[in-house]
Amino acid sequence: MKISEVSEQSGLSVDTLRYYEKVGLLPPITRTNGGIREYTEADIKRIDFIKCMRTAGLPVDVLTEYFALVEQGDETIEARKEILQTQRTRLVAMIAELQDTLALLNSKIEGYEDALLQAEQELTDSY
Amino acid sequence: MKISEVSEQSGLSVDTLRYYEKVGLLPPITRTNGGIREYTEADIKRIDFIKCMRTAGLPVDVLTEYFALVEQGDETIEARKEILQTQRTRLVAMIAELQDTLALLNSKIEGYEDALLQAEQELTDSY
DNA sequence: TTAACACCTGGAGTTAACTCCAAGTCAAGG
DNA sequence: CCTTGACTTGGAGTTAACTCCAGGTGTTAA
Repeated sequence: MKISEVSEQSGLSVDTLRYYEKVGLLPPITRTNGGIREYTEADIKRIDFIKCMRTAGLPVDVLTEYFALVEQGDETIEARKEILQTQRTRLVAMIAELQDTLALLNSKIEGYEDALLQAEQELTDSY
Repeated sequence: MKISEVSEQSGLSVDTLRYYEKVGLLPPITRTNGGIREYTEADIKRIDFIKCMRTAGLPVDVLTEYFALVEQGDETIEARKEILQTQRTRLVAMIAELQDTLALLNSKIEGYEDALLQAEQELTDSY
């Protein structure tokens, strides 16, 4: 798969894909004779995982560290697990916070609905 | 309340508080004769609201626009409601995404737990 | 009244994560 | 073969949201 196709499919820009490779978030992608990147299925899967974690606010350098550990093989399983657990804790806290914010937003919106309703009422009353 | 106390209480740095004022996220804070900021209860409440929305990823300029509308009085209620509704939609989508990511993270962690268990098993087997 | 410390300003610097650019190479159709 | 369009690189530029700094002023306790 060529870079433009991967970009299309993943929603990440070609610049971002090359940037991810530069900072070690993606492995060195294999090339055709002419030097053009050819993404494998495994690369695509990794990109999906990265995308998911990035939208959850997991920083690029944490992910880079994680993949570096993956490269190092089975001895790093414990360390990798810890990284993921730390991020899980962060995520759980974040979801809770977002839900609080959502509740606040809902009550604000409701407040505005009441205000609008009342304004309308007053308009009607003036007849 | 002085800026350092507000900082302490809100968890925002004094620099951030001054920055928020500069970009119009906070109104011009009233000053003592000497020119030192004296935050009112209303300011504190607004800071709490801002903090909540910022941690939910609501951009500073959207919030600035929102408060500018608040200044303009009742005619802008409809517009303000729309801003909040847009953000609510964004938030709901975000929470859903985070929950998906959390599920993925959980299954990855479980995978590592199995791997560790198996490694231990093999260690025991070797006796 | 002076030391020490918190506060002020305007403006420069930082960080993360891209995003863009110039100048060049590769691939495919006519 | 030549053009057109996608690909390459290294490196510079951008954006949001702070964060820091220098040089100065206000405040308070000994």
